[in-house]
Amino acid sequence: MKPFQIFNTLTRIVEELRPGHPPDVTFYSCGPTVYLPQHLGNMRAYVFVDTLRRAIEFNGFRVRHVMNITDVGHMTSDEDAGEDKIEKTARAEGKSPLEVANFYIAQFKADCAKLNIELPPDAAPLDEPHPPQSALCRATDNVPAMIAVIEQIIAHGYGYVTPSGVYFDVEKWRGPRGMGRLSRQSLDEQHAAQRLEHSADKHSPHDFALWVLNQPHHMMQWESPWGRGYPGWHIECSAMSMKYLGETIDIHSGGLDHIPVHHENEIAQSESASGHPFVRYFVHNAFLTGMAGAKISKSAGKFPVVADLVTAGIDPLAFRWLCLMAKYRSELKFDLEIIGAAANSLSRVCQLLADLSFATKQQNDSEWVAEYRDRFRDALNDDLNTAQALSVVIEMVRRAHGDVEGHPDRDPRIWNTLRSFERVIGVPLEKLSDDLRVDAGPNIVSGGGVNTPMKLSGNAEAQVESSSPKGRFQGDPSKQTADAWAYALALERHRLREIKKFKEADAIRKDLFDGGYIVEDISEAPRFRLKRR
RNA sequence: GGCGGCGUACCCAAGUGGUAAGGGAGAGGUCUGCAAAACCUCGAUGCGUCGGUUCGAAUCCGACCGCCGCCUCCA
Repeated sequence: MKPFQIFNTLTRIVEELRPGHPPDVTFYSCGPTVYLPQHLGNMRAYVFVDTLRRAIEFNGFRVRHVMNITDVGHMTSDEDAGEDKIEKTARAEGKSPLEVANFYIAQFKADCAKLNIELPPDAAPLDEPHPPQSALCRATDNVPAMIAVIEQIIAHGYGYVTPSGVYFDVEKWRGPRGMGRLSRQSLDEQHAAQRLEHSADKHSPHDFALWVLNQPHHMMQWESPWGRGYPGWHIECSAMSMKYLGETIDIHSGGLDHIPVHHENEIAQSESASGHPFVRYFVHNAFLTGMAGAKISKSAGKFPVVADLVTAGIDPLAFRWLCLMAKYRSELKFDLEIIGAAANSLSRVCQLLADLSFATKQQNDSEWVAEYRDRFRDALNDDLNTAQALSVVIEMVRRAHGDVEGHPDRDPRIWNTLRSFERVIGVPLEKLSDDLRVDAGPNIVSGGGVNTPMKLSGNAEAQVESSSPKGRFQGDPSKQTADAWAYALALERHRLREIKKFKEADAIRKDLFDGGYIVEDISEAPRFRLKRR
């Protein structure tokens, strides 16, 4: 059995995950800057983070997950000039920065929920948490921690104070642990000096702000040892990862675009402050790309968001399914046709599951399932190869279903394994398939979406039914009422068909369709299947 | 200019030295009053092009073509 392996940007090879203090894994993810809705490219990153966390947990580790929320300090230009992103939106919308941040945080959480992305709990007001703990933490709640880190950086000789702010001295941060370790690109190779304006206070154009001073029109300001001002963007990640997870963390994630600047700067800040290695494994996800393979980005102006999926009538979970169909390190193309294909794929799998007899969920898994369990884990542990893992899931479901419909040796007992897969891929297949299936009211016999009229109750489907638990009828009462209506009609249609009144039967089928139900006649037996559209 | 990535069937996408996963769409078949669903079968002798290494390459090397990203904010 393979151990969990992941590509480490620091070494550029796929390595076995060996956390510093097993079974704990400390995991810091760069989170959203809350000034606009997160687009689907952003959401792909969070699906990746969530799936990675689930996969690591699947391997028996206990993950301490911290995600930051940037609600101050992220400039529209990284040269510490420009405008604070949150304040820009605040001015545009006539709101306070806090209102803007709160609004988009709520939206971010709602979008994550639609994709079944589990976020860490909101940070508790703790100072130095011990042991490391999971947290969703806001930059503005952690300014004192940032100031403390900046003080350490200065004390160790890597920061200097000027009238316009406190800067990190990249020239001092040289050698094998210096700048360029992640990006493998020396500062000399970069042309920032020629292309960017920079403050005359900086010793080097590559120096970046730790704390910004004397920007009186900036709305968010804090007192500091150097005067009133606000933190630079990169410092929040250094400060919060250290505060919640310790000086050396196991995994740090982010988009590919963060490699050259943001993460490079984080390493410099964190290691110069603490004197210890910052991160064991850096992991970076590739982009979602648009029609011409071009990156979807906020600055491009127009970008799809979760709400657009809903508008298009696509279950947001289909987007998660799509993300899983590719490897996180590969660019993934996105347009309406592609997400539609993913939605079809997901919906077919769920329909197959809806057809599997309900009662089989109660049983132990069949022996043949073991092979799929191994293949699933191996795929997952091979640098999070979700594309292969998903194909294993689909093959298993198909086989179980094929056994039911086509073969005498039917054996659909896969539910325990399926649930363990679900916990990793984060798509609630069982729930989705339950939602599809129509269960008739308690007084009517039905069977796992394959409804069997009462007078045929001598067959195997109905026998299984007598032992089913009552719990399945809990849920939305209005839905149950509608289902009872649909079931009565379907039953009526079934009787009409038996006396060959096909015209009337077809009319009922159309009524049902218009009412949101699909009725299908099953060939092998005088039965029918009723499901929600 | 520097650094990096990609190019696999109609579309999306795994595979990175041993003879092309999976999904979507499509075609044929079985079944069926019809429809739908399901099941079966068929879809790249070939993985941008041209060379090279090798018993053997989509996978390694070289050249070329095309697309994209980063070095400005960005997942």
